[in-house]
Amino acid sequence: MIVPSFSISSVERDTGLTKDVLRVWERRYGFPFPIRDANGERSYSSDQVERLRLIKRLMNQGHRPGKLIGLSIEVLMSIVPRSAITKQDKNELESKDIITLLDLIKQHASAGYKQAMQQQLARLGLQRFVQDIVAPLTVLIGRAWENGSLDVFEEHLFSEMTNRVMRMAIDALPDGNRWPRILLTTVSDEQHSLGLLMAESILALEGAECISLGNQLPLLEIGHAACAQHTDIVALSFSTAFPQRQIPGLLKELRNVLKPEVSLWTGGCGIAKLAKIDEILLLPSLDDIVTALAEWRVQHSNNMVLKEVVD
Amino acid sequence: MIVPSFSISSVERDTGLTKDVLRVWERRYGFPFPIRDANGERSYSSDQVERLRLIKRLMNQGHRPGKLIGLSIEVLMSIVPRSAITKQDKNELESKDIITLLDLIKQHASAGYKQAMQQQLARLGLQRFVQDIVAPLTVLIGRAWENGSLDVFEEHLFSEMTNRVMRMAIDALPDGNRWPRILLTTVSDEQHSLGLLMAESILALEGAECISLGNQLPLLEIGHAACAQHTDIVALSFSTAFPQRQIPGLLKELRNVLKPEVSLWTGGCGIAKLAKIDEILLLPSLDDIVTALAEWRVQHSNNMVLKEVVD
DNA sequence: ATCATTATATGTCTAGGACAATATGATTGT
DNA sequence: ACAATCATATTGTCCTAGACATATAATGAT
Repeated sequence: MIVPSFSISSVERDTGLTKDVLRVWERRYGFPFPIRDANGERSYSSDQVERLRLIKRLMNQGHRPGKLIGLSIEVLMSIVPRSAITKQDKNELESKDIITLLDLIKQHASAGYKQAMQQQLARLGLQRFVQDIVAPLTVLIGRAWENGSLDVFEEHLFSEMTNRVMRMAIDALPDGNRWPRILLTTVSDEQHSLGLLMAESILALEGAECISLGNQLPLLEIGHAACAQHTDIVALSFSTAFPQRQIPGLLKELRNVLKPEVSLWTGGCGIAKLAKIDEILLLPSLDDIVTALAEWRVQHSNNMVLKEVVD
Repeated sequence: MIVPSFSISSVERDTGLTKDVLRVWERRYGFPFPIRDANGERSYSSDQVERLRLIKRLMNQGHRPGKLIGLSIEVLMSIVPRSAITKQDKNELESKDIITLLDLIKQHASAGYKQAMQQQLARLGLQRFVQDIVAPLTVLIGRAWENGSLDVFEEHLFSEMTNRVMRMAIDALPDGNRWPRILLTTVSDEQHSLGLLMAESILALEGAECISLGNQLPLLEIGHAACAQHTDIVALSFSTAFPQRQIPGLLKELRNVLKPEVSLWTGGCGIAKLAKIDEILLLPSLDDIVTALAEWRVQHSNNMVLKEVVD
């Protein structure tokens, strides 16, 4: 039996902790303390990687590494409030449907989940489906992931299935004379695309023209795209999983890259605690999108008239 | 007017060149040579970032950095064979439809593109659509991107739109008694998901049960997922953009993580030049998938009978 | 109790060295 | 002239170890 061991880059890939962090932790805290291979390079055991992943998860919940490192896996596991979802969240939810859907995911019943979702969509219509089902469910899934009561792959499964249902619904919307042109994307390192799809649903329902460029578009490319596509608004989404501290700098950089007349909107759970930034609109909830769009239209109604005349 | 400047991490994000590479190039070749900010930290100009992106692109075409660095932007641009697509590739293509589609992308006519794709899908059926349209078009787009005749965001746009068309088609397939269970995903750092969707189309058409976990699943999670979902086969896709050298190590690592009875299949243009690896099936073309599946079924027909009896 | 200030914790940057893997070029044999 | 082998150059990634800015916690003052 071969004992699997991992190079520092593998660990970086699998844990999301940079090489710099892994080395400095080793220097400071003595953990992780990998053995060295024939070339003097670090070689991490599966156990260490597993422990690092646990630590990373707890850090996302607000714990600090200094307190976590040095604790055994058992102790770390006990910190995680595994049942925290059912306790507080169940009360907040008016509808049991969401719990049912979550359970389907946990049972890996992908076909059943898809069917249930499509049923909900048909029953509620896209707007209500997004606001009452997808959004709270996504939050719930996110929390479950933080808790460790949901595996990463289960979260991926959820994401993939939900993606399909929503995309189909968006595609079914009638096209027509849409305005304004909104470019939707996420920055590099932001994996989660559901927030973007939710935003797209809402915006498309409100009659905006959505140009979805998918995930992880490099900053400068966002600028290029906005220019080439003559977009009125660039909309970004940040999930809770995205490192908060990087966001302000990122947004300012992007603001500099974009033409001044292009509005920059950001949404997603990741920006909830963010301070205001000049010339950037923060839309923490889906409802804000609707009002923001209405306001934008009022402010730009002149141009619109002009545009229509030209047409 | 604020002159935008970029930190070393921004440049890493935007160019895909690691911090280590950026620093060692500066030491060795004297480029990029960023100015230093008040803290002595590197601060790159837009020009340098642009030049780095060009260099990166040329490197993907096989050029070596030592020869490229030191050349001015103008010289670099002249190296790029901008019209290479239309020259050689047009002849290879029996159908003009693909060129038409490519042109639609280049004109950013997303609505028209989507419509044209759906039309092709309806005309050819999913199998032929994937093999005759999507696959060659993807290759073409990839080459155009390497050439620089296509912006990154245009490639994203293509990817996003094509994604939607294919997903819809896959969802429309009837479910039923499917076998074997195949888990589809890509590893971290692999951005491209179209290859996976093409594979899923083919496999689903052949009656396999596809569990798509989307993009960028960490290695260990692939193992967890395979176990939890009782998958028979794990299928990965590598695009040409994925760093070739990392693939063998990655696959061996994954092979170690997976149970021996689970088959590991890999496909995509990224593995075309790869040497054989023990216990890992390489499927360079979409046709190989069909034969591989047939073979697998023959080899595992006993288990299947057993399974059906249990049911 | 609330706010301002200091101290600790933590991530990210820095420099420059080393080495393994890959690619190129030279030499030799057929 | 062409193919194969070996030497050399190129290039990415790892290494150590130090510094500092920023974020968080702890202290003290109002």
